Amino acid sequence: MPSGSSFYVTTPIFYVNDVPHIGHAYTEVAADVLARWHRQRGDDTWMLTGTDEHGQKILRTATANGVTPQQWADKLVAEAWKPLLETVDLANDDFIRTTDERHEVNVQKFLQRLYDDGHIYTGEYEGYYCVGCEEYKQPSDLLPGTGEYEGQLVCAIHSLPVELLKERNYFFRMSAFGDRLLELYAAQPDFVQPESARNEVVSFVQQGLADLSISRSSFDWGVKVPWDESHVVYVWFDALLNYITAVGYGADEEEFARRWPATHIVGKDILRFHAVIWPAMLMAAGLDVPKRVFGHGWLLVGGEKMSKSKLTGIAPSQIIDTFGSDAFRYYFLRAIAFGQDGSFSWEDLAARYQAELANGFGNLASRVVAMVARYCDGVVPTPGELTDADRAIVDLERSATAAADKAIDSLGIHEAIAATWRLVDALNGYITEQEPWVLAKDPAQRERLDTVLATVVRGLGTLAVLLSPVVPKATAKLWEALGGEGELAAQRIDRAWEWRGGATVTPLASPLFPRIEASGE
RNA sequence: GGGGCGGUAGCUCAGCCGGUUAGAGCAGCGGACUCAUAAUCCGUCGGUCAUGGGUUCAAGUCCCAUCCGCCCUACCA
Repeated sequence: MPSGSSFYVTTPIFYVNDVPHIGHAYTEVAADVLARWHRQRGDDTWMLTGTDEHGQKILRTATANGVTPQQWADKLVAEAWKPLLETVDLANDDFIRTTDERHEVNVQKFLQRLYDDGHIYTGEYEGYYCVGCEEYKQPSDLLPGTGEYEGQLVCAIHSLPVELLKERNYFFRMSAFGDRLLELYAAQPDFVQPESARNEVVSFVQQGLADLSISRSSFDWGVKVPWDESHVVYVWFDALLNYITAVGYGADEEEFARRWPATHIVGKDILRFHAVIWPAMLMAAGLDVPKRVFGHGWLLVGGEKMSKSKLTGIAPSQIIDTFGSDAFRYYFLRAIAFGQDGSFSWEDLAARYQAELANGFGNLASRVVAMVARYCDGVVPTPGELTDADRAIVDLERSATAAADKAIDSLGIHEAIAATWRLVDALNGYITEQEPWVLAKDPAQRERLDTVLATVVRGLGTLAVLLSPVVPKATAKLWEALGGEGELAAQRIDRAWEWRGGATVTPLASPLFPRIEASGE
């Protein structure tokens, strides 16, 4: 991919009522790594995340807590969601809230346009509504209640009673877009990824699409429908629009043209909203559909998926307080094939931290820096003539860089890290084989020693550049120790081996990834 | 009820259109080495490839059935 092209990546916006868990953090971190990588490739990059704050459920919890929904959302954003971004060390460019004026005003513009163009009509809907899900449920999604809900129908997800509602509301003629969506999936096979997700979406659309109810009149916490203020916009319809309202839709056409379309990173549970409803909405409005929609897998804990709805799960801080944000980022992106479900366990996390970060990369940095200090007084030596072993390292710097960069193009984050790690392992092996501590004892081998150390310093700097998107804190420390020229985050990742360092190396004040003695839990 | 995915070494996973003794990482065991975070490097142990049939000269790899886990979707009520 040529540098300078636009790369706009989004995460779903968080439903503020949820409690942040590692599933949210996983999505954020994945998008963040992609964004950091593209920035370092010189692309015109923009990363967006934010919060979804409308809907009946939020209105109810706010009321129950004796505050307005806006106050409730403000509190959750300030106390839970913005801190989450800090915790996982996110470098997002923007944070949108669906209660932002820039969002609300332009949602109305979008809606008015669809209305004017005949994509919206008035209809009546009756069905069982689950407040927890914010949606009408099919009878098959319901179960007979037990215990205190004996005799009532309850939502299969929330185990809470559903309400029989009858509403006159507005409908989006989504059914009209089935064929165009199928054409899109056919013409652009990577529009929905991974393959398994795509197949499900295609078969769903092939069965025919129903129109979508997009307004509610039973409560008023939401964006007002512009031609009928007794209705508010259905939360999902409202929420999806954040991806364009955040980059200037309706307000700044130049910015919008620069950013849109986006790459959407979502959990596979909300794939349909992004791969069916959302492109249909955009088609109706005459806008470009997203560049692609990637549905990542679920985190499995003890073999079961963590559930946002049931509020189970592990808080990111439980992991990060012990292992740090770099380890969190590394672990989830390395251990789990992006797009597949992945098992999380404390044992696996601790094992990988130890084996790969502490003993692999961290220790490599320590031994290299220590040897330059010890054998060369900290002065980075000038290499002499290269042997085959030296050249193998130099070649690997390039081939690993190329492989990693290519993997990122297809959103293979775990592959990119694996490709990079070949260099970590090769450098550790190279040092052991070349035995610089033996060379150092023999003055006649001075040039050879210099060459070996120069080679490993060079390789280590290349690693710092390549791993910077994934483990930004540790690599920044390393970059400083190596006397890297310029900001690490500004180094061209697609030519990582071209980094320039200073004349001397400064010893690391502490290990990049210190051993962690206590077991994870 | 249909459709789909998965079940491969203790653990997490690779194994494209079927083809010699089924691979990796981690863990375990043995050795080497000392620059380094008791680290690194080398070697090694370890699998009836869920089960039962079938196709084939040859099957984790194709077909059928069964069991288990999961996902999508429908319907009866």
